[in-house]
Amino acid sequence: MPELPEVETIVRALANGGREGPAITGRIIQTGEIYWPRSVAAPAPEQFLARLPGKRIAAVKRRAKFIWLDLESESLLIHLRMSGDLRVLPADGAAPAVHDRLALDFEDGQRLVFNDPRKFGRVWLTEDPSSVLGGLGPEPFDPLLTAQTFHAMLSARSRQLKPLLMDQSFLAGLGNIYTDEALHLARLHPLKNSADLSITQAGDLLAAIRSVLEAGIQRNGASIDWMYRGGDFQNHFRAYGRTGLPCPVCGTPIQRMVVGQRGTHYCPVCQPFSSSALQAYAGGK
DNA sequence: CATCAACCCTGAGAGC
DNA sequence: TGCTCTCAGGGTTGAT
Repeated sequence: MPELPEVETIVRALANGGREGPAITGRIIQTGEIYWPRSVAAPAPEQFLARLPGKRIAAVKRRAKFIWLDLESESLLIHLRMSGDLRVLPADGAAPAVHDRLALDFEDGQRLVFNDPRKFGRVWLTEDPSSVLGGLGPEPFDPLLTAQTFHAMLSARSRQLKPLLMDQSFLAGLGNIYTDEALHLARLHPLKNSADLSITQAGDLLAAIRSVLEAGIQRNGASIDWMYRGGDFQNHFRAYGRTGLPCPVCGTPIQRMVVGQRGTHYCPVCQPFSSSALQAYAGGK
């Protein structure tokens, strides 16, 4: 499931080319094909297809978990959600593969294919990217984010850390996996109230977020369920998906609980939480 | 504002 | 072997 590191890995491959395929920067779109109309969020499929021909891909960028194709006069924004992937293939005239939802054919005979088994992914074509991206919080690597400003952000809310960190309007780019990893590295319990963090803890959390994201990017992301560019970060998880396995720090079995409708993995020793508060949480559900 | 549940989907894994 | 059932999960929407 692509989060910031997986999306960054795909964006770099599309921008620069690599083992997985050639770069698409500079290519000119000849036509588009839609195989699953609901994958196109906006505009309506007919307008979407009508506006593509002749557009040049000036740049491939990332904002949060969005892939951003800069078409000069407008932008093509792609969110992979759970199972989406993008591939550059030769346009050999073959029928679309299973789960192909959208394709762009370039003038030079290459094509960009959007494949998405679970159909959660969405694509927007818009002259105003902020209409889609405007509600996003800051990038985790934004240099304006400091321990002080992050602490102020956390203090301004009063929410459980885990769902708050996954809230894209609060901070943009973390998903379930990297949130669990960051909280474990920062030694903070997923249920801890955001307003209760000290400046030191906020700084530690910000550093942990950046650390796990950097590690993920360095390893080309994690490959869970689907293979993403050979990423192998899944072999280096500290907590995520390790229920019952020893905590890499203290050896205590990792526990799993549901927080904000998401499976959440943590070490009960390294990430302490008052037992009374935990019981209140369990009783209140 | 915070929390919660339902929804959109399919493939994988468990149980029988 | 093959069927049915459950679950996972990002983000949106609506209710409390």
